Amino acid sequence: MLGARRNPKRRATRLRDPERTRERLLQAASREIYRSGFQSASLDKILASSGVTKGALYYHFDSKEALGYAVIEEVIAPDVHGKWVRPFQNVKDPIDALIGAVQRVPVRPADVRGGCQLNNLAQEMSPLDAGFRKRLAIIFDAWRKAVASVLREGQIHGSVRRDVEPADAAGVLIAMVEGYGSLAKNAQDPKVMKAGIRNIVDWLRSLRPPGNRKRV
Amino acid sequence: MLGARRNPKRRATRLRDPERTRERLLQAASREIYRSGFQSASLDKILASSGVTKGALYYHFDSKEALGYAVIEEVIAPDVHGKWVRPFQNVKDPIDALIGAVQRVPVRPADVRGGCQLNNLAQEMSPLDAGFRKRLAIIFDAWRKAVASVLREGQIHGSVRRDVEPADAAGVLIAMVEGYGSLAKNAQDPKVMKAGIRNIVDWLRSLRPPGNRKRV
DNA sequence: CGCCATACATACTGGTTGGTATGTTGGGAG
DNA sequence: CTCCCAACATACCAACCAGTATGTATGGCG
Repeated sequence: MLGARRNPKRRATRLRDPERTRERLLQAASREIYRSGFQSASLDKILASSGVTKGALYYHFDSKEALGYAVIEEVIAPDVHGKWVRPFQNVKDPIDALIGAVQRVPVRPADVRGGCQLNNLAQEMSPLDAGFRKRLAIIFDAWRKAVASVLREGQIHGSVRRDVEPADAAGVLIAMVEGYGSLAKNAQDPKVMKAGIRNIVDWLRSLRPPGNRKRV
Repeated sequence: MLGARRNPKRRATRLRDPERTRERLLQAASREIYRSGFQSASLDKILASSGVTKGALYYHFDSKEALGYAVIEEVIAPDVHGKWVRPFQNVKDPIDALIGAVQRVPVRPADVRGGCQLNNLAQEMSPLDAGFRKRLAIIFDAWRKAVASVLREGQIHGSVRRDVEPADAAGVLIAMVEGYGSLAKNAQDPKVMKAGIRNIVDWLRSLRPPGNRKRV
């Protein structure tokens, strides 16, 4: 709550901008955590990379843990929301929307090599820290619910097979996205991710009703 | 190569058994790495947990890295081989064999919470250390090849659909196993893994030729 | 019996870690 | 103009880290 400062008539301040300092810290922490994991991301490196001093960090955050929590809530959660929840609000063809989202998964070498921010942190911290686990689980839940919900809508409008269980299918989709992400990350090869995306898209197409298969 | 000692006529020695010391180190290292990841697994904890001293450790291994490599080659690789390669040699029904392997994925709370040793290490270390990456990639490759090979055999004998691309299907299987493992690990809930196994099994059944569907 | 390499055990080091204690500064309220 | 507190900056700390230097016991061989 320290950083949430009331600011009625704020003008462009250069120096001494606490919100900007906080944001720089979050971004630098996110980068370092992405690179080496939370436990191995040293505060000194985060500070060097952000150009912020230790005093400023501990003014804005109580601990390294608190900084990690903030990265989840203020960096990772909005990112996942923008990619896997917002795109499914008010769509005409759910399967097309899902295929679009899958095909928008980044396949640049740097992205493939680094893996998925959400999955990275979940794998590392879920068994070690309940605070991390709960915050990450909220994101996974929102993802799964958004996919299941758009599939259900598709079933109502006839563009998704009725024998598909939306919750199960959403689980399969997420498991495949994260699973292929893992394989591609280990192989350090964008081709693996591209092949995975093709397979996921094929599977998504199989969710359409038999008579309703669109042109491939 | 230090630990590979010629031992023509070895009798049961109690103390001073270098092979046993080495094995205790590998097991303790494997446990600690499983718990907190390689980077955060401290040598002091490994030593305390194994009852071995630092001198003994550095007699058997050149560095922490070398110890990690040995864990991959001598603990993880044989484990994966026993679960995902050996069971597919000389099988009658490939799909049954694959279903069996999937259903044998451990779902006890401790296993689900800890995740998959192979995937854990791959996620953490592949982008950071080529030595880890290569050794882990060898294991993933063997896994994929074993699955693809058994599927190809099934196609020859008519128990697997001809339109299935074995290499692709093997990738899908592994991605789903690892993906669901990740989701279950984050949820810290065996139910998630059990549901995943059911979905994977359903998908495996769909690989049978249409007329050849066994009794469910 | 004596020797000596193997297989350890113990004590220590320089560097890094997250965290703290204390000093400083800028800008808005009065 | 002045005071005060938010927003930092700097210096420091104990704990821990991987790794090393050096000492020592054992058991097989001659």
